[in-house]
Parts: sequence; structure tokens; C-alpha cells
Amino acid sequence: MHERAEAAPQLSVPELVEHVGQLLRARGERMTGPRKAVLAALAASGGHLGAEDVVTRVAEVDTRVHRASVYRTLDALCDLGVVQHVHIGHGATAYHLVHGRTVHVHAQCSSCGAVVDLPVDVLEGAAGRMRQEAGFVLDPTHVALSGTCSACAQAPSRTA
Amino acid sequence: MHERAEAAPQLSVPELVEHVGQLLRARGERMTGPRKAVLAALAASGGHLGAEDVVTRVAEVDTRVHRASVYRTLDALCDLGVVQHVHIGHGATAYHLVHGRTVHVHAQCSSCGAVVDLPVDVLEGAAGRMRQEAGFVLDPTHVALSGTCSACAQAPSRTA
DNA sequence: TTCTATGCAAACGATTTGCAGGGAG
DNA sequence: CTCCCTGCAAATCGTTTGCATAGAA
Repeated sequence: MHERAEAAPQLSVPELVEHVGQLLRARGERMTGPRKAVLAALAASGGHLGAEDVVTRVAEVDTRVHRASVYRTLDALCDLGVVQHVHIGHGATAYHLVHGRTVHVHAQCSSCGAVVDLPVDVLEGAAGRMRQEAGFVLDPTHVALSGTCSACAQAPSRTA
Repeated sequence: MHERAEAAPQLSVPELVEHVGQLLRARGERMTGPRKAVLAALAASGGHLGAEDVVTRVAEVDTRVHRASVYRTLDALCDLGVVQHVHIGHGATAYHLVHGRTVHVHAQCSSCGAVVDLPVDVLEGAAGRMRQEAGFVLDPTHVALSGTCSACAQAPSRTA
């Protein structure tokens, strides 16, 4: 169950903007400057960005875009299904474009804070058991797991 | 890596306070009124409580205890190993006493917000794979998983 | 007496909201 | 021309911190 089929594979920013614009219009919503900027920022980063990171990157391109618009835009894009958010431990919520293929689970190192990407299937077993034993349907990508990354696990304890 | 066997099975509040008091003194720290109140609140609840919930419950017993003291106390108790905290999705951090035996994984329903307890071993497979494939040592109890609980999975609509 | 922990207030970081005007369709 | 979206400012929420002092050991 990995197909988000038409969810925007590896489009160029203009293509992405066009694609999302259509989805928005189909809902009676609109494609605007701030929204293009947010999409561009997310596309450029490739990975996950905190909302505040997006605010910063968008500001580098257009100072007038307000922080609140970025938050509202991220929210709108999540509703659209073009963007997904991940709750990372204590820290801020991270956002990333939904590239049908790059579906992955996130795990954060509680020592250094680094976020590691893992194949979704590492949680398949857990998902199965949770469903059978508790009827709970796991959404493996919605929260980042926590633990210690290989670097920190080997190095003498450090709190970077 | 620390004391988990004798970490306070099912003690009465006075026993718990005494036990923790010893651990604190052994570190040159102290058992105080606010700390007793926090321990009592956690013990009374049985399950996990948000920091702000603890503040509220403690206030019901002693109005003078300040919110900041509760946060500092929870932090101190976590350091001690007597209390553990769990990051639950977006929401607030939850705290609970470490009862050696009742170790469990938490999972929150993104529809109704309910938090379900699951046996730790549902994540054993995932932990093994993460370690082998990425050298990442999973801490299964530090964050709550996310998904849909059985009730919401069957019910037609959602949004609570 | 010695220091740790507390109360208080203000700071903080992340995110949200009410409102009036701007601009996409 | 309409109605959604935006910029701005202020409000919220959860949590932390600087201080001077109360209080545990």
C-alpha cells in the first residue's frame, strides 16, 4: 500500500505549482504568491522542514510573506494532501511534500537531535500486531520514533 | 542502565515519597512539599498526566505550589528515573511514574485523541530491524505512535 | 549554616486568530 | 465583482529562566 499514484512524483517547481494550483482551484481555492513560495521552499529542501524553517526560507525570497500565511498555507497544503506533517518528539512539527515514492518513517536521535529516515516497512510488523491485538490502525509516518542514532550509540554519551 | 527492578512497584504514597526521598538525598538533592505533591498526583492518577494536569491536581491540594515548580520537579524526577515522559503527537508532554512492570507503548488516535496502551513487544520487530539496518537503537516508550483506534476506525465520521 | 528548591514574573518559541484590505478567478 | 487569502498585531499555549529568599539536611 505505497501508492499515492498521482500525488506529484519529481516535478519541477513550476510543474508542482501548476499541479497544486489545479487541485486548489478544483476546491474553489487559489494559487497565490505565498503558496508558490512555500511549495518552492519545500521542493528545494527535499526533506522535512519545520514550519519556522519554511518561514525563513520563504522570507529569503519575499520578505513580505508573513509567518501566519506560511502556517496557514502549510495547513491548507496538508488538507489538500500535497504536504504531510510529522510530529518530531518535543520539537517543532515538520512538513514535507508527498512524493509518492519517498514514503518513509522518521526517527529522531534523542542525543543529537538528528532525524533519520527509515523504510516504512520497519513498522509493518508492529502495525499488524497493533491491528490484531487492539484494533488500532497505525499511521507509521505521522510521528517520528525516538531512540539513539548509530553515531551517538557508539560515541561516549554526549548531549549536543 | 539504572535502577529499574526496584524502581517502585506499587507503593503507597508515603512509601513512594520515602523511597524517592532517599534517591534524592543520595544525590545531594531534597524532598520537599511540592515534590511530595507531584508524586502524590502522579500516583493517584495511575496513568499519564500532562504537566499542566499535574499543575492543576497539585493546586487542588496546595494552592501555593507554583507551576514552574511542578515543571522543575517533573524534570528532576525524570532525571532520577522515577518518572518518565512521553511525547504525544502535537499535544503536551505526558508524565507517569515508572512502575517497573507496567512498561508499555503509547499510541494516540488522531481522530478522537484517546491514548491507548500497548505491550512493548509490538515494537520489538521494528526495533530489531532499525538496529540492524540503520544502527538506530529504538526507545519504544519515548513517543506515542499515531493512528486510528478501533472505535474510530469502525465509526463512519470522525473529528473530535 | 549551607545550598537546594521555590515563588513570582517575565521571557520564550511555536502556532493561532480577528480584522480590514488585496488580489486570484 | 466576489470571495478567498494575506499582512499585521495581539492572543494563546506550553514551558523555561533570572532572582531573591524560604527551607531541607
